Amino acid sequence: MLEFAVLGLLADAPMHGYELRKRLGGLLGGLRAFSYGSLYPTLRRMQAAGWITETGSGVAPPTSGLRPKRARVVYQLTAQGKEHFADLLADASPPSWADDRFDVHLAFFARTSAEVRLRILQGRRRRVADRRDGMRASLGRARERLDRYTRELAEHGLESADREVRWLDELIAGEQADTSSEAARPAMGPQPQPHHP
Amino acid sequence: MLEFAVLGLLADAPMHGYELRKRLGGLLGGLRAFSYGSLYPTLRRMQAAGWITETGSGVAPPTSGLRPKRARVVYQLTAQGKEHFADLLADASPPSWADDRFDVHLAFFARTSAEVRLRILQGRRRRVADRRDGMRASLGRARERLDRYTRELAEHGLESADREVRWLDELIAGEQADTSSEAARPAMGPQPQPHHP
DNA sequence: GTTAGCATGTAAGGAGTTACATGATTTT
DNA sequence: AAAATCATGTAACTCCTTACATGCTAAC
Repeated sequence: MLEFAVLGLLADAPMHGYELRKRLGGLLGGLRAFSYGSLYPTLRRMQAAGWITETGSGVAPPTSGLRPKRARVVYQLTAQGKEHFADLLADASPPSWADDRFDVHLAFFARTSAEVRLRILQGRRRRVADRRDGMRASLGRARERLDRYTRELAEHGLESADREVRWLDELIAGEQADTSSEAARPAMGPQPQPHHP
Repeated sequence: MLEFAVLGLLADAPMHGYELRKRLGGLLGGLRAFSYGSLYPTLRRMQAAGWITETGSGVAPPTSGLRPKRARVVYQLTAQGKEHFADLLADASPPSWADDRFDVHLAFFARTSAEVRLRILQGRRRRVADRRDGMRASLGRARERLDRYTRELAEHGLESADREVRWLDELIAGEQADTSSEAARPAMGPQPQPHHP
């Protein structure tokens, strides 16, 4: 998780730890901020694994000509690191459909092949739809026995799952529209998602 | 988390581990299923802490008069356990607003005091609204620079947060309606939530 | 010159998972 | 008698957090 995200950020540009943490927390749009207590050890492990190296070429410690005892450490991807990142990007196996993993995958979708994108979206859709169906079923069975709060919780959960499925359907439709125009399939618009009802 | 949920389930009725796991996963309406690898050690810890005891009074191992070597172990709350559960129910401090904790709290809201319910809902609302505002701000700043997928992720996250806030507002309004009718406040309907804009 | 923010790190521990191992009971 | 499901448990591990400790740089 953290590793994957770090690889993706360093694939854009070399960076030091503090900067990585800020980007993880803030902009990426939904990814949470990891603590330094997990970030720095992770950077160590990744360096030991040969995926990243320290580099002197980063931005120098601002102003002051003096070399500080403890300068910031800028990391960049190695060739192996790039390869490993590419492998992770190409992975469309069930673990990529898990909540956290999926978000990271999506954040790096621009660098993911169209084929893998589609498979991840479909896998994710299946998973969320299954959960939704399970929720719907158990709500249907138990609705009367549930107190107001438990029912509210269950209904809100169900609705969220439902919304996510519809959102995924839109993304999938978008992918298929792109693919069919790229692959020049004669005259087929975006096909409707085969709902397994 | 697990401890809290187990206490709540055992407060209803004595149960053995397998049963606990089923209830956690299925019905409760949004709570996830924990693995046995965490459930059984947790039961041990709780027993050592004096919150639960094994009991012979549970349902006997079905059919067969013979005492099996390895019978199922039915647990029930001790007096200390009940007290501890009550303490947890009454806790409305920030940690209760975290995603997982909040769900468990809500599932046991029927046994929570009206005052604590309101404080937890308001705390949760503040937390989610803050996250939403942060998302909205960084989306506003960066929307143009974001690729399609990152933007979709961010927008879906924002919308989910927004929906949760509105849901919480409804729950809060419901609480206040109850309170004001119970406390017989002269003629005030459910007051609108003081949006901190 | 002190506070705030930038920057890096370690140690201990929390809260769970997976994989494995075993055995009892019920159903087919 | 085989397969499914009920039932309990352990060992090793993953992944992250909190709390602490340190020091540099910029701003007030």
